[in-house]
Amino acid sequence: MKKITVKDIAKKAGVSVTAVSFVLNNKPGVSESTRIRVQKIIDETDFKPSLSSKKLVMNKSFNVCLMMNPYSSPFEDLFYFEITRGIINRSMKCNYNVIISRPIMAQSELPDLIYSGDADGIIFMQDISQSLIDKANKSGVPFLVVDSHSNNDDVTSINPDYKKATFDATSYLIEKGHKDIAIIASSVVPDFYTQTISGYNEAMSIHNISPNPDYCYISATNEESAYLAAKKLFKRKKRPTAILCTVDTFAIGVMRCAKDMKLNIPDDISIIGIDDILLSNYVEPKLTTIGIDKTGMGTLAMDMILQKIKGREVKSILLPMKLVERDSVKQIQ
Amino acid sequence: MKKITVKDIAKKAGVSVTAVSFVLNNKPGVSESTRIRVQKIIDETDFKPSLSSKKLVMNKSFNVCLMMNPYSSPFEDLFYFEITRGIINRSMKCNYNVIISRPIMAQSELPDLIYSGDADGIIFMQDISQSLIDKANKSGVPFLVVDSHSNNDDVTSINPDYKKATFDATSYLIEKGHKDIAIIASSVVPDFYTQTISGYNEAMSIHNISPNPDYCYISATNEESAYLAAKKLFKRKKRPTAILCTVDTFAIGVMRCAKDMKLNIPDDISIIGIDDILLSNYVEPKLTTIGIDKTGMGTLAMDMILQKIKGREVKSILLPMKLVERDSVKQIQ
DNA sequence: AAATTATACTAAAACGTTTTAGGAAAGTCA
DNA sequence: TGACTTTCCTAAAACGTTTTAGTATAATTT
Repeated sequence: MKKITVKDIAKKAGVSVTAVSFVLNNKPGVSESTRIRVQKIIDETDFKPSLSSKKLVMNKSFNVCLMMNPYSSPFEDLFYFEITRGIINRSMKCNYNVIISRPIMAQSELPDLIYSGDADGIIFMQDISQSLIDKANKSGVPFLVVDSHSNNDDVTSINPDYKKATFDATSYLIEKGHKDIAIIASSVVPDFYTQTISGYNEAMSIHNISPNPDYCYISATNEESAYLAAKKLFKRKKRPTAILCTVDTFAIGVMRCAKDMKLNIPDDISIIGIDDILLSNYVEPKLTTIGIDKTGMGTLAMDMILQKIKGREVKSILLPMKLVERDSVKQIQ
Repeated sequence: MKKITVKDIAKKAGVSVTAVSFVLNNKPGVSESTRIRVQKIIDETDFKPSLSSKKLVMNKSFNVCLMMNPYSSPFEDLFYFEITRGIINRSMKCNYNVIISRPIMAQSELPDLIYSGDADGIIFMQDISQSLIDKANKSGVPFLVVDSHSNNDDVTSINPDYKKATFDATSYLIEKGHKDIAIIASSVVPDFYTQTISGYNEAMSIHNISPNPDYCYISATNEESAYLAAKKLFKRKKRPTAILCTVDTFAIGVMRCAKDMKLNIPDDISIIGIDDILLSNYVEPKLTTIGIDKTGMGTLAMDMILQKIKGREVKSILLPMKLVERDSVKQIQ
């Protein structure tokens, strides 16, 4: 059973391959009658043109490469996978395929497929090293970064508005009567740290609350270090009434610590996070957090990379986050 | 900046394109000296051969298509995404790319890329409809199903040994002193229901315990219906001492129900699940369950589909699961 | 030394599309 | 009517590899 080609269709229909190509791609230059005749044969024979040859001649791959961070934890992966769902859904509507890969971290190198012309665009997930950015730039393949956590103007990126989110989280706590608010901020991406801290500061200053210098700028790098930070905090003579974590995973570490130290959430301590990871809705008590539409983010990412592939100018974008009120914050006073 | 081709390399090296192709693919037929000379030029120019043309001439795509179930919940997705990690890691070591897609469910149809020769093999995730199987068969593209939950001999599949897992879970409960063991079994895939029920039955009969017909064969389809089933169970005058859920998500629904009814886990009721989804380790109390190495499953899937692509016969495989002892089961008596 | 074999190399075909350049017939305008 | 468009169509080139078939030279065997 040999593969059917345009040639076969052309012969069957008594036309040139050009004509077949035209009807295949809905191009003008062929009369309605022959268009119908050819289409009928295409349908009857179940003919689908080979993508490889199309790619070769058009010098396009019709692929977008999704570059996952190889070091992310399963929960981060879940966050990004929700974005991925959006990307895939969108891709299927524009005849693009999504190839999932990861940078080869040992050498901080992009996978071969990028250099072999097997991707028309790259979507990087999560923060990305400068060296990788340089390589992507050099490759000539258009790219963007989703959730880079950074405001680097050199790369077009799609980010939740983390500064605003932190501002909102802080304001929410203040509305709930809290004044002694600690912040445990992720410092793995410096830019992200700066944004969140300044969001916190602005909200505090608007309400004329001066942050307690003892616990307003705690930095952490992962759930465990957040746990440890919380432990220190809880041992103080005067505890804060609320803790703002700039990442949900940290908040979950803090909750674990509170439980270990027999503190009740939210009666003894209020906790708020940022991200709204899936787990936050299942932890006990359910975590109040600032969330974002991850699938929508993916859809947007796909749309934007498609624009870039078409050669259009594309601007970085900052997405609004939204308070998800659950059970980990208590109204006080 | 025009793309470099083999022709350019050939000219620079003063050899034929054939020679260049030979060194590119480590084939014999070229002397050591010229091999080195050509390789040097390849390295200097950063030349990477175009994949499209290679694909065209070799009639291979070097892609494996990963077909995700479009209807799965985020938590199921997480389960499958852990498998995906294994698949991707493996793929990167054999110059294969992984395209993620989904069947077009409205028409129960495979995406175009399958018919356009853009995938050398397909890995289906989760249970798959007969109609899709038929289409995959007809397409001529080799495929296999990961976690089909079924023992359909017509398709090669990779499944955790769910019958054994249920047997083990039941045995474990019995060891812990339980006799009144209810089972809430997923019935969405009939074959899976049968397997789990028979695993349960065997373990019970070995220990000469006759299952209470009132609650030994409860079927459910999702977390919510598991919740409802548990509710009925908890309202009985004589409650079982333990509930075995054939899926972790059900167990989590049951836990939620127990809490709503002020029952303590595991003091009032023991609960065990199957799957070890990520959430199970974060729920309170942590869920005891029967788990499986998901990443390993992905690696295996990639290996097997590669074998199939090479034309080798590949047998379905049943993977052992392993007890993950946590805090939701209590020793009684 | 002749016959055979192994080695190093190459020209050209092939893969299956899209696109270009152009031709013939039909229609439109002056 | 003649000149110009438009419509419909096609042959052939192009995309960048791998592979086939074959040649010339060198090495080995008889």
